[in-house]
Amino acid sequence: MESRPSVPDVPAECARRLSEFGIRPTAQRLQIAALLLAAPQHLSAEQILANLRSAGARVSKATVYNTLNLFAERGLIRQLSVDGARAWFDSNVAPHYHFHDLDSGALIDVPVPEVEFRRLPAPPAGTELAGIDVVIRLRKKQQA
Amino acid sequence: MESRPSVPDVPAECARRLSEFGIRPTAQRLQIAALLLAAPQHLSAEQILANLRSAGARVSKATVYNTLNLFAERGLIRQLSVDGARAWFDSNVAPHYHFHDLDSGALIDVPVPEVEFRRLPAPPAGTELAGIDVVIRLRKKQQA
DNA sequence: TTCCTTGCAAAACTTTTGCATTAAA
DNA sequence: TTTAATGCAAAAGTTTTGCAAGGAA
Repeated sequence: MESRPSVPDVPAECARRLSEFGIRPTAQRLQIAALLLAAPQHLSAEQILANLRSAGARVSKATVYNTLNLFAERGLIRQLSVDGARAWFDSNVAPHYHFHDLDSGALIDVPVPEVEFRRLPAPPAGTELAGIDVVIRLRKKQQA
Repeated sequence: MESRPSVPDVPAECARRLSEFGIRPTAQRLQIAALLLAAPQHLSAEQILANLRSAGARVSKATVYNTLNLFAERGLIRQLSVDGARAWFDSNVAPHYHFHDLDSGALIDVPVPEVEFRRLPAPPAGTELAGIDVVIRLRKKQQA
């Protein structure tokens, strides 16, 4: 019996995802991909850098930014603009929306079926729809 | 007959708006308010600074930022996070949404009645709704 | 006076860039 | 060997802050 038969081969799976998006699989890119794609999550560039370094990886800040921008351009991850202070990178590229907790700063995914539009404006002439971002801002509930 | 009888007294109107929001009406605040509230529009801090200075006003960068933050805190204007590069300040505080043209960077207001929700998720336990931001991203239409 | 606001410069923070070095195809 | 990616430091852009000076109440 093999050990840990149910654990997928993370590096191989990441290499496959990268090549699928036409991205050359270098050591740093594989590490960043492995971290981000481990679960649906929202991470900042600095969080990724800190996480990789504390795990012993040798990565520079410039490479983290370059890599995240590359991943986002190619559609492997999605860049979010929710709080103006910094960019968040979302490993979930399936269409979905977000809760944003104004007190904690936390981002929570909202699956597409939870939001239905009855009516949407037509794009202005000469333009077409590129996407819809919905951010539902939350605050601590105050007792009545 | 008075001259220009239909033009409102902009400084007095701005002073009234400021005191309405509990903001002491200093010269710089009145100038910033007059610029922003002249029409429903989206301006960045640097645009406001450049505009005021080219009009001959004596204002510092710090004061522009302090004032915009103060106005937004008090609800006189609304701060938008749409592109991560910088904050936009919206002089229209009535509920509404936005088109964001990815090619030009332009922001266009979308009136509330143009977007209707058939379904929205309930806020997580312990939280309540603070607002909903909808950004409809647009790109140049490509011919079929 | 007392408190608040302003201006200036410097600092803080996030992100990008130039360039020499290293790694991948 | 040829091209692309990395690391480092510096630079760039936005926003905040410390503090002295100025203005309003």
